[in-house]
Amino acid sequence: MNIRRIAKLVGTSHMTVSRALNNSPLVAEETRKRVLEVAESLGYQINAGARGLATGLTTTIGILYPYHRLREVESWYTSQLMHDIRSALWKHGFDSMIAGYDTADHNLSDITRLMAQKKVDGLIVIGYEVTAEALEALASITHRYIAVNPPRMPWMNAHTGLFIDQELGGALAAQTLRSAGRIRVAVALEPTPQFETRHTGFIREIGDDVPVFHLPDGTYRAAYDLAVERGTELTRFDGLFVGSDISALGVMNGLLDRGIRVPEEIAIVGFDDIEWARYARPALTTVHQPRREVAAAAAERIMALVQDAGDDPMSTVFQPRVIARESC
Amino acid sequence: MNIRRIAKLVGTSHMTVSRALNNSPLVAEETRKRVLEVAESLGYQINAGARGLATGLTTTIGILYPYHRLREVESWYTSQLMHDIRSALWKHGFDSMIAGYDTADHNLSDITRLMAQKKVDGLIVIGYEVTAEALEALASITHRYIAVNPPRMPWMNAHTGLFIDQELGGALAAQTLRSAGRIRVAVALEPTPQFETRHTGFIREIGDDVPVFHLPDGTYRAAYDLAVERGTELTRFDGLFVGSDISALGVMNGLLDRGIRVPEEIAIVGFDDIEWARYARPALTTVHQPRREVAAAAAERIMALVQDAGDDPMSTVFQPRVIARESC
DNA sequence: CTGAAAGCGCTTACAG
DNA sequence: CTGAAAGCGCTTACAG
Repeated sequence: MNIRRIAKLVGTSHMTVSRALNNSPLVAEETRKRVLEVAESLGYQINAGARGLATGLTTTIGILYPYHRLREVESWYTSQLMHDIRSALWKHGFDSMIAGYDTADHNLSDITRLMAQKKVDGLIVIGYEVTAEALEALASITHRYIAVNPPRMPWMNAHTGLFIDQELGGALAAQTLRSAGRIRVAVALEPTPQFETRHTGFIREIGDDVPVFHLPDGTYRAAYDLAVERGTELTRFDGLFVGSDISALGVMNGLLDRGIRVPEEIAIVGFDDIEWARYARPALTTVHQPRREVAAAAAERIMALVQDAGDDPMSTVFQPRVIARESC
Repeated sequence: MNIRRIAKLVGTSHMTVSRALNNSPLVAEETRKRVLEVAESLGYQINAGARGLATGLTTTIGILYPYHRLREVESWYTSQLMHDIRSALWKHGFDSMIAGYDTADHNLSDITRLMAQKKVDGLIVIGYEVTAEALEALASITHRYIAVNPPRMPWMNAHTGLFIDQELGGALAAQTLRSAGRIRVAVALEPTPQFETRHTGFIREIGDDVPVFHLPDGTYRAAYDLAVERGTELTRFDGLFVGSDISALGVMNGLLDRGIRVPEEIAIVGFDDIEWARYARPALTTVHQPRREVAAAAAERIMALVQDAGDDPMSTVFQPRVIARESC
């Protein structure tokens, strides 16, 4: 089924059909009506590849998230954020193509491929793992991309980014522990730059003589094991900032299973505000990242770039905020 | 950048370039080498739309999940399943396009659109909400689709499906409660057909005089509220089967917050085995749905269909199993 | 308001 | 082993 067949049935040319289908004003009202009727009755759908070849546009946006060596497990927060972005794009009439990227091996084809192959009109790159060289590679072939939650580095000035103020988040966590009267505090962090930034904010607020517990990775399991194995050590502190909710919940359960009470003996503050933070017992006090707002802004920004409106690099910073629950 | 430009640089025709790029044996080894060098140095990537227009193939698979009116919230189980399928497809070299579908309004364009527009080579339709008319509409335009976890209805014989035995799952839940010595049992269910099937298996095993608590929807909140509001009523029972983990965790927390002990006063069995079932306190005993296996099978099955191997409708049934933890 | 021509960047089929 | 022709299904640009 194609526009030539419809043209034949209606008794016009395929060009007129194309115009009618695209709501061009250059079609007689009656012609348009007949074309639409026939197209409808045949269940006609445009061939996206052909339209894309002619126009250069595909009506789909790529969403890239950090994966493979960067993170063994898809983060729950990222997963929810992607879902929100997908919904937002869908409201704009765009499909979403989702793929993982990995900047750990300096192979940048993950990042550029979907654009270079013209599979998508624009790209939303999610994650703190994005690098200067990755975005430069992207910039060399298109301006239709944005980074969501990238690191706040000088090189990001050359790109459009939607930031969440990670450092402020860390500082808020520190304030929360202090307001709860916690004096002897420590932090537990995963070994990635994003957590360094949260840590920086934390010690900026509370001083840099804060002991650090290093989590081997971002899994619940690793955090749980840490708490179980080093529980006694942890009880020397009365407050703990854990760099992500999933780890915070692991630590909390580990402590609980060792009979250490939260928050009575040790208060815990997490980061992200994933759905499960609220369902845990005690419910987790955490730093909320405004993912709905970020998702909506990401969709709108990429739409603007696809429509060639305002392609100057532009930064937007979102503020995290504390959600006080039971763990601190 | 296109193959004509590469051809000019190499001093050959674009056809030879095309062949070299596609590993055709009909190219002199030296010619191929030069083509590949030049392509590499220019960072050439094929135009997917053009290739798709010529071959009819896009190297992308669509994944459809139930959304909109069908489910207000993307289910955590479905979300993880999609992630697993995406990973499996990626290993086969395919991109994934993700979209929601809604069969509640009998508008089937959600289901057929991606295939009809030739945006994807094949479609994986996830969910118990899929209908006979939806799959028939799909079948009328392609045979490259499979349904994952559809209802086990006679009409599914006409389609390829990957099933999880929901009824068996319900029966296993009943057995688990009985083995734990629970006599006065009840069930709490969401108002969707999938839960009816689980219910059917449950009462087949344990008798049909089992009271039903109706959850208004599939959210944690609704389940939590039910437990809080009708906690006294619930304590008349010593065992409860809740149709999904998210609801089970809601009920459990609601009971806990009312001071009702789980499993001492009332044992709880959930369904799905989402990640958080294990992290809850008490950890949730639940019916595990083998999503990794299902995801791998889905990817392999759709690959076979895309390669036109074995296009006869075919059913595969996966068995759920009980994961005994603390709540029962 | 309508249509014939040319082109988007590939591949298939055929001729050499 | 190589290349010219034709075509995939659209749209843009131009002529009427």
